[in-house]
Amino acid sequence: MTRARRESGGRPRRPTMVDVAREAGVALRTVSRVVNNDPTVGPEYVAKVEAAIAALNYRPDERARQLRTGVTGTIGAAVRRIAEVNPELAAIERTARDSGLTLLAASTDFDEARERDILVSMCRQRLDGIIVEPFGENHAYLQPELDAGMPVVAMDRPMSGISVDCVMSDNASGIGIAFHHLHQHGHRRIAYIGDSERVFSGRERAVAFRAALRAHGEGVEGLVHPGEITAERVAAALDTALRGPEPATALVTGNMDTTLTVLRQLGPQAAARLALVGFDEVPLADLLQPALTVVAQQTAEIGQTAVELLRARIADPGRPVQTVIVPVTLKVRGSGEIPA
Amino acid sequence: MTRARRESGGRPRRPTMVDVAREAGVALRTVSRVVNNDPTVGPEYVAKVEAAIAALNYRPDERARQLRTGVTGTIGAAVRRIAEVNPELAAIERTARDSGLTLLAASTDFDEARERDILVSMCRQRLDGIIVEPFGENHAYLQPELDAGMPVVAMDRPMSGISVDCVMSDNASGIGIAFHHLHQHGHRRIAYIGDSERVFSGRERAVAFRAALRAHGEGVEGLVHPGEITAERVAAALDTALRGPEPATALVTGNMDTTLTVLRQLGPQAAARLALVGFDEVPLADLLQPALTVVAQQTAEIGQTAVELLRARIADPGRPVQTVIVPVTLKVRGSGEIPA
DNA sequence: ATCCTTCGAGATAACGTTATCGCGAGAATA
DNA sequence: TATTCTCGCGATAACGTTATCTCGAAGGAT
Repeated sequence: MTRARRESGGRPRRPTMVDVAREAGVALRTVSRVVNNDPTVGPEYVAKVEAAIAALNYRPDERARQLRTGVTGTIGAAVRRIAEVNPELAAIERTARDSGLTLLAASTDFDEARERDILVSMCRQRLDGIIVEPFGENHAYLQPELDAGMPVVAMDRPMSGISVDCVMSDNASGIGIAFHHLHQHGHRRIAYIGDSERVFSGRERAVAFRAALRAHGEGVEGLVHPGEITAERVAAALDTALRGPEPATALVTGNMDTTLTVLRQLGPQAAARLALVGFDEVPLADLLQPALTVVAQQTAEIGQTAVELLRARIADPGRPVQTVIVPVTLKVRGSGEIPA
Repeated sequence: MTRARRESGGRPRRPTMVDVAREAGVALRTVSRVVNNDPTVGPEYVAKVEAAIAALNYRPDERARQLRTGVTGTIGAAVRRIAEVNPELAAIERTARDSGLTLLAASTDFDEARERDILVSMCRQRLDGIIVEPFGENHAYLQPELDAGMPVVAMDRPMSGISVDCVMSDNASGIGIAFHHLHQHGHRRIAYIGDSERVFSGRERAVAFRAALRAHGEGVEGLVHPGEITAERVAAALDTALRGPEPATALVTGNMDTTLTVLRQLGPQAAARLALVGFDEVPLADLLQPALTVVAQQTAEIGQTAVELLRARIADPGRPVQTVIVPVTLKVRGSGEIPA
């Protein structure tokens, strides 16, 4: 096996369909037909072409095919972090693969400018569609792309400034379930620490928690702590909630980062005494002591639905915009059943 | 903002450079120059073209550019799992971005056929290069692609059947460090449970562990347990190692999955008594009790090096093939310091 | 005043594929 | 036997961009 000829010191030139056609002694179009399994090609031609393909190690250039046909067979996913535990993304990849679609995933990395870069880049690549876990505040800049027919689906949060399909969890019910679970185990002073209300899900969850408190005739003061997830802020919130005349005996954490930060702040002894229900599944939740009771999002369902919504929009760009709310489930493991 | 005109019920047609040129009253080539910031264009032409671009909401088609220029500005990463904790992949993405490269990541999912599909697909897309965390046994089918100039770098494991650049951890030293650490804490009967010796890293680590035992004048029998990572197999290995006349007082686990399986099998009480050093960092290792002492791979270094090796090969396809061994570090957290 | 250079813009040919059209040969029909 | 139809393959034009070449105008030197 010898290195392919190079032209003027650069990369070696790869054989193209023209080369295969010449080698096989047939027309270019016939090679294309064979490559695409067109049944109207005679067996002897198929044999000749396949022999030439093998002899030259020809591989079709996907870029040229995409340019010509107009479709890429690829969808984009702009999520906060690839390479972190992300069951939605895993489900997206699985569903996309099952649909014969390639997935191009990129991390927005909690950076609004980067999110924009990624989305614009995906539009320039003319992907067949984009799933985005939106982070930025305003996505109106995507309106021209929507007008031009780019299918976009939002995941976990809606997008502001544009109207697109969306799939997300039932945040309000999840908080209600967590609260109710602790209430049933005898807790009356239940606190909440979660993400900033500037973030959509943080807002929804904090609002739902306040509503749950009021619905049970409890006051709100000193119990609801949305904000940035930093060790300092969480420590301060814990301090407010757990000390004082009427200390909370139970805690709901609004997302995974908050849950882990709280556990680290509390330390093992305090964590073993405080009733805790976390929003979001936590890796290794079963290995902690006590094992962690959480409100788990149906992440696989969310990812799969995102792809299905996207495919539906690709198939029919004119269909009405749709929002799918996916229910959440309580995973009882121990930490949420500590009595008051 | 009105929907772009559609042609015969299909997707709306996007404006092209030709449309912009017509709108601006300039030549096609001039639009291309403006889009590519060619400084030789007069300011009044730039203004006209930019106005036309804004008026039509023109976005260049990356596919056509790639076809014409021959480079995609994209590298592929075929790893076992995206959407799981994968610091190497995170480092690859970061390094690629800093180099102005787009990353196309896909999960081989521990499936040899799928790995092949992904790699072949990446070759068909004419990506600028591929980083692969190899899984399959034989990659000779990639030889034609290498001959055609496709740059490939292996990560974590070498590839068999072809000769490509590779970056991986110093497995032997890591096992030696783990063994030595436990030995220093007074342990004499130290067992090993790890991945199958059919897997490259599993083989390297098991071999290194046997060597460590012999170097310290210990016998090997009943102490070294490579194999599939299943609950049953690990339970049996634990049983053999920890019972009997000379039970092991310390354990080295060969990778993250083994570590977690061992912890789940032992349960909290037994885990708190057994000295344990794991190979590979474990998420939430600091929250476990006792916190987990591990031999951590320098994953960021590995991912970054992979991109750098790839870029070097892209720049000079003829350079000699290189293997980079990255040292590992011991993270002392508690589980490995339990005395005999 | 003429020539040569430079500079900026336009015409046109690629890149590697697929889609449209056409055409010749053989089969089917009158 | 002449005519139509079908079938299978080939020539050629796109797809949307960049690269090469050309060319006219302006400016400086002789």
